[in-house]
Amino acid sequence: MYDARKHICFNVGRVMRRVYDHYEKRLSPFSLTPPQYFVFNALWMGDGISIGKLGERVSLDTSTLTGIVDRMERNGYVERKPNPDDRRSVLVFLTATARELGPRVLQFADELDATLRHPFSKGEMDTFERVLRSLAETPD
Amino acid sequence: MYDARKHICFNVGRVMRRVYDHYEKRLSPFSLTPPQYFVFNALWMGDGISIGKLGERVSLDTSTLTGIVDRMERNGYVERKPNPDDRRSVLVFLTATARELGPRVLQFADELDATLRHPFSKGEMDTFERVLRSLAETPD
DNA sequence: TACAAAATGATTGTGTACCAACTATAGGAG
DNA sequence: CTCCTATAGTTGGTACACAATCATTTTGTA
Repeated sequence: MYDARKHICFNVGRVMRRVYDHYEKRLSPFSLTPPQYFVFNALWMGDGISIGKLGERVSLDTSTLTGIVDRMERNGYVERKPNPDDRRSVLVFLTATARELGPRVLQFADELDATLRHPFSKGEMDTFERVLRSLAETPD
Repeated sequence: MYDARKHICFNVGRVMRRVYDHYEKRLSPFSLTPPQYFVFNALWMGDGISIGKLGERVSLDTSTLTGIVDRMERNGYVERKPNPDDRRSVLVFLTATARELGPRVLQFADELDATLRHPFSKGEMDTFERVLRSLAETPD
């Protein structure tokens, strides 16, 4: 009776930590954590965007991104530049180093994802992702 | 090309945050966060256990639990007592307050879980949970 | 029994995450 | 043009989460 370990909440949390850990260990040679890799990828799709816009792309709060962008800036992957059209805002760019490293990192991460998917059939994955997408819209 | 938003890792993270937030808002009248509720439930199944044992039950590191147990102790839900058989270890107990509150909290949380499951069919949930369980065993 | 090896829990450091509050700037109403 | 509100980003506070490290105790073994 009353077993929280059966809850979706508990299991999604547990899996998130395990999968993040899996990525973290394998991305560490690139000095990227999972959230930092998400930001890297988002900027690869188009950089020179504001922190707010970046937050929309990676589903994170701007206050969380301040720290992540700080650390990525310290590691030489991104740069903040003032927005000439709006002095409140900063634009985030990938550095030359990041551009050079990009294809290798992004390819490697795609392979990590493929490895995670490998044990499952297409049908299983479709269902899994449909439920996941739907849960992502859980109301406040 | 290279869209991390399609990765399992990204989506599990996003959903975990959304679902935790959902629980957090609704458990706040009880002054319990989601991880604290997991600990509460684990102790309800049998208290007077060590931090390490508690960690096994909720799949969390002892260093994480130190903080969680600290906060729950501050809120009067748990108590640390020395283990008479092993002076290295402390045993964690639910307080009388927690015992009195227990059924209401645990019943309420079970309803939160039922609400999350409600939109999906039994087949979808079975597949979803099978994949989740399997991902929880992702190797280091 | 003496002592090394293993187990346990606490501590420290790094990195998310979010909310609320704050600062600075921008944009709109009158 | 000026006040009023909205927006962008940072800061401070709280709470995870785990690795690495340390101190202490217990246990295994010679």
